[in-house]
Amino acid sequence: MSTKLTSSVIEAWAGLVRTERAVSDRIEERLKNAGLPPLDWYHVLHEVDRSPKGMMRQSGVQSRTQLAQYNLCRLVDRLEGEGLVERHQCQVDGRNNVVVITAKGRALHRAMWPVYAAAIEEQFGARLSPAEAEQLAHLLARVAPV
Amino acid sequence: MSTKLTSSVIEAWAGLVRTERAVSDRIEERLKNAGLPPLDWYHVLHEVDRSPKGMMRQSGVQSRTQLAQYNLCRLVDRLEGEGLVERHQCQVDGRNNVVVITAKGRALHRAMWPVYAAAIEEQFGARLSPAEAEQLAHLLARVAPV
DNA sequence: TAGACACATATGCATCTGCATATAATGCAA
DNA sequence: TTGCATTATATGCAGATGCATATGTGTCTA
Repeated sequence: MSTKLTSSVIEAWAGLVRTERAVSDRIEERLKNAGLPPLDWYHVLHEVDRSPKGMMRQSGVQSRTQLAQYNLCRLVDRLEGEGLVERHQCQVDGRNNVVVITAKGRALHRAMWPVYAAAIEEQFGARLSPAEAEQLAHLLARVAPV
Repeated sequence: MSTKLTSSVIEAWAGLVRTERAVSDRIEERLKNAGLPPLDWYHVLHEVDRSPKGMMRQSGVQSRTQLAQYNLCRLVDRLEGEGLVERHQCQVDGRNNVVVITAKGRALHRAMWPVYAAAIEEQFGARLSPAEAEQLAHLLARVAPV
């Protein structure tokens, strides 16, 4: 079982989980209070909106958002139901869906960002100096599994 | 709306979310492959087991684990159903439940740790030098909302 | 001591998630 | 071309979660 697991690693991991949950919860709360949908909706809209022509293969959205396949599938169902995106079958490879953002989707994306941004700053950024933020970003970029 | 939100803060936040999700997912996978229950079960057992006499008020478990009240309530239902903990009404204040770990609960707690520990090391610790782990633990301790 | 409030826990219901598997299009080998 | 593995997406069902609110207990105050 030879664990080389040190206490700093355990503390770092525990801190990571705790911070992510606490900050995420508060961000979700802000969104809800502003009458906006959950963060996952934002992340999907964000990926599609920022990609060329506002369209992206569904599998691409999946790998960018790290959502489970069946989970993203049903989230796109909901977004489609709200008229925020459209699903088109890919001409080149009939297996793929292309998710296309609508004007309404772009509008929601734009409306969510200020609330999201303010919540990140308030719950997270404000607790870090610029140097610390950079250090943290750098460390996490190194540790993130590809 | 004056956001002072810098791009390092955004990167740090995105990295935090990505890392937490990816590593958690892989840890859950290891537990499942080992025929063990999800991480939340571990965290509850851990808090109760390590507290004096292996008992803790349910509200205490809640604040330690950061689980939602109704969520913890039903998780304790499940743990109780599996004979891993017992619920007793508190003698002093009838509103409180006291969650008491059973021998079976302790055994499961002990059985889960090696798998959990190995997964943390493999998915997380191994990607960090000792100095980086310490730095990360320190940064996250500062940023974690109380 | 009655009434109002606060606190800890529980629960009905709708929604969401995870799992296994289905459907459907593609590619590749014989 | 047929047959089989591969890739992308969807879905039935069981279980978990979020929300609002219920239940039961304690505390404080007039």
